Amino acid sequence: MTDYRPKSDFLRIAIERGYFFQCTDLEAFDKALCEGPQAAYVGYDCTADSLHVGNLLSIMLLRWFQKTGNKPVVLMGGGTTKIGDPSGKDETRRMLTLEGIQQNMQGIRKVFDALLTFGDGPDQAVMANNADWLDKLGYIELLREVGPHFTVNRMLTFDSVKSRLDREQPLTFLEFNYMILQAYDFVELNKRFGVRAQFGGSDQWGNIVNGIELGRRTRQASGELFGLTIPLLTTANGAKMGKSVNGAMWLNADRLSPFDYYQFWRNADDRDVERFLKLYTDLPLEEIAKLAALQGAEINEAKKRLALEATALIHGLAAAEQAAATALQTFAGDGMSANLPTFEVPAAELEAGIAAFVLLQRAELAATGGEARRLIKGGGARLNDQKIDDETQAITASDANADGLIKLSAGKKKHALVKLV
RNA sequence: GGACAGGUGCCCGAGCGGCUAAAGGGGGCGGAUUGUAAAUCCGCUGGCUAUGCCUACGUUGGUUCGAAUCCAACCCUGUCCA
Repeated sequence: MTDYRPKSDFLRIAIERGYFFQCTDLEAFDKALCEGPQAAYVGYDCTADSLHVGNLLSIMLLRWFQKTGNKPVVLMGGGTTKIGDPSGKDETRRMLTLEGIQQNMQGIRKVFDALLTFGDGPDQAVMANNADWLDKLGYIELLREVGPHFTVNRMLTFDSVKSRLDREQPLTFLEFNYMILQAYDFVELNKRFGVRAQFGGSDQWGNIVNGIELGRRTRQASGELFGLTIPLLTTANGAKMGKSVNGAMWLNADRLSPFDYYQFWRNADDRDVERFLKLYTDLPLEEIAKLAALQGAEINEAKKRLALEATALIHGLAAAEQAAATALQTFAGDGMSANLPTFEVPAAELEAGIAAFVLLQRAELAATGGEARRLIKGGGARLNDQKIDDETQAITASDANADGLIKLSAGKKKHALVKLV
């Protein structure tokens, strides 16, 4: 990818572990990093109340940035989310309400506490919200200040814009302005925190470069600004990173349980294990090399380690170990682990008997009655590990074990417990 | 403002008066196989306690025994023109 061998710890690690895609000026950035602590930022859209695995790569990079003595700045897109980033979207996203954005921001914040150390020191992270400055901008003032530095000709060549036009999809003027505001952010963060660099996915390259150029053209940025992008990650299967069984792999526990998060990593493709260990855990490279050398069925040991480490980073070691224990019981033991998702059902209701497909739905193993029925017809539903043959088979209190628990399964990997109360 | 093209299920996309809950593909789910992997093969993929009923092809009306399909108005998108 590059012949230059960086001297700074940060860039060396970023390249070794696979976070590096391209940099606007690798040598100069390296030199700056060697001179002393630097500040760099990543921006996050507030489109959902939790980040997901797709965002994790940039968070990990910030983590390494801090570990190597620098200052990460986490930028909440409280302002830019009101506009909506057109990158990678085929169509305009629905407009979020201001309250919604506010709530999402609260949710997103949580994950950073686990991965970064916040404070005022030169190597401590800070969080900013671009609504703090974008909200106050006057239209004419902004046009006069940054407008002259962007040509529409150039803006039209950016992928985010071009793909929409090529596909004859609408691109509103609102969205068209997104890149200008993101560029403005970079310069603003430079003024506020002395931020010198922006990291982001490779699809953000254009936006990042815009910020750098705006800083240079307005002569408002102190020192040269840098951009560094992370490869756009797909699984060995070519699927986008972070989608799986239950949809997006959320980082917040209230969106996705630590057990399901653990299972996501546990089920990684063989070919992804080494890459993921480097990217999503803190394990030293020598240890990763040993794990990656495992062949055949033994590679499962590496997957367990990956799942444990990755889960521990986000949810804490205790939760990760519990998830591992639950997985062991569920897949290797007698299958009745107490830590599976549990749903309470009044004993009186079960006395009368509840149809199998109804109970599956209640235990959230099927979204609709029809789905539950199909599951049973397809032979994928089990009651206490026994296949359910009849959709309307009544499940009663007599199906519960001594602890008043009934185990339901949908397929081999999704299980739930029904508890009599 | 004008001309033309278009709006179909999670996505792409066929259908162009009844045989249409809507071809085909993608995605997803389940089964077999296996290592909680991959690959392969098979089945399912609108809702409903369900041999039936209810919703659905941009919206609202209309024609017809019968409309995703024909007509009208409106809304939205794109391309070109002014």
